[in-house]
Amino acid sequence: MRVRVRFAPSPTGYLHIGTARTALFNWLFARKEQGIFILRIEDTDLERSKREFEASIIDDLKWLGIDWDEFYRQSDRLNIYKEIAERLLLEGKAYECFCTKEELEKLRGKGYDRRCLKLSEAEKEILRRERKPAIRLYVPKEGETRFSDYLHGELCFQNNVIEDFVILKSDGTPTYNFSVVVDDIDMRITHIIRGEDHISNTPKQIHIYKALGIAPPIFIHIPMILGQDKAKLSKRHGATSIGEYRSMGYLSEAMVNFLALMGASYNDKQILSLEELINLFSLENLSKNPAIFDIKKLDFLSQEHIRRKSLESLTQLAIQFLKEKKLEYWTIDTIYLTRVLGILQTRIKTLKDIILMGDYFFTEDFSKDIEIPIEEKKRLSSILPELVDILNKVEDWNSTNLENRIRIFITERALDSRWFLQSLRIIISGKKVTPSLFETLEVLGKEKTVNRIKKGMN
RNA sequence: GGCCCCUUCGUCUAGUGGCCCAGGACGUCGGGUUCUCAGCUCGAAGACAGGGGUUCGACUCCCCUAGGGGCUACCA
Repeated sequence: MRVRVRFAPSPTGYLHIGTARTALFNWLFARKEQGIFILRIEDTDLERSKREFEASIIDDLKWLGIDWDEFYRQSDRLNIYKEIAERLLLEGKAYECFCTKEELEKLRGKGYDRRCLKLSEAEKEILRRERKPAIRLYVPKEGETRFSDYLHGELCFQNNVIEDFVILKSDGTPTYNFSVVVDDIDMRITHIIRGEDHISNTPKQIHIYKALGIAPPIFIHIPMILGQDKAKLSKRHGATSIGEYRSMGYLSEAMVNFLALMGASYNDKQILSLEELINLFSLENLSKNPAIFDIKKLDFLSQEHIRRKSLESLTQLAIQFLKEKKLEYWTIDTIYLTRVLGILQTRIKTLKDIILMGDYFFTEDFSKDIEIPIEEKKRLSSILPELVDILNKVEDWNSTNLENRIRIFITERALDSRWFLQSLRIIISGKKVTPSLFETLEVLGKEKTVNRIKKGMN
């Protein structure tokens, strides 16, 4: 049987790290098994669902490189759920509930007491006139519900802890547990890979499968992603959406690699492309321990993936990123940008680092993280004019020539080379850290170099 | 509270009864290369939650305790 999996986000927010990882695992499994990957938007919560979020989730999935073979939106399928719920009602497997919010509130935590099950047909008829009923599934109080999970083995729940839960709300829309099962059956899903927080929903869903007379698929509940404090990763831990990391300049390759590494292993390999991940992915390599989000690892992976990019494609990524950051004037001279990236490539962790570490290539108004002390400035003022003359005479402006000339200059004047080179670095960049000074000067060009040194003399 | 899941270095993980006085990667710390950094390179510290069993032998199997997490809605 052909593998059919689905990723079913609800469009009530941006694509979350944990959700994205669930999508990725489903996708990797589908691609590895040459199966079908379905994207299903679970927008039955009319209050909280927004088209804007749906668009953003789709955008982020595309950015990650995740594509889908079939697409569904639950709001397009409302009549199906309604029809099936009504069938269950007719078959006596479900019943109408007329309870108000207030009545239910009093029952909180105790489980529904089936008061509406005892209603006579006449009573129901009267109630129907004043309000729409919800539909509850009849769940036996005796016995237990078992199902097996690929990662966790046999799981068993006592039926008396499962109340007669609502499957169709009074407004005619399905609840999550119901629409999921109806769709998973309808879409012939073979494997459900989802977060561990759904384990306790599963017995409820099993009861729906039973009521519908269908055998459930294989469940694979993957562990959650936690914050540093080991609580479920949430807003208070900082950035939690894929979009935020994208905007911080992380490469999608790095993000995918990072997500894949959390909760799974691939022959001890760390740096992996999408293709390699597909090849190495296996349900057997999934872990059942929750993973703590560690941005240090993401940084490392991002740096590695940047290093592996060709200069051309890195430039393209940078152009796109800089434009998004409203710095399009940095991208006008593509050749120059490429040369800058050539010396920055091994030093940046994210695309944003280009801005942080390379602003002096593009603007005279660059950030200064260090100033030269007054005392040293005086000393430099007496040395620099001569250097300017020398630099002005350099015909072939490349790092080798520059290094030769400047080193000769240092020797002749008996300068402390560390001190002098570092001073030059600060004068031309405002930074205490840059690529090799001579390469930096080469890329920066004669004009800017000389001007900045002149400026630095004052 | 009830039900359920999880427990190997700080972090992600390898390990499915002897190959493990526990391997890899990130991070950390030291050394080397060097104009600073990145890189490269050499090296170091660092874990089987605790307690009982089972077994000739437990990181691996069972039980208990502790800790962490999740669910407990006419949200998904």
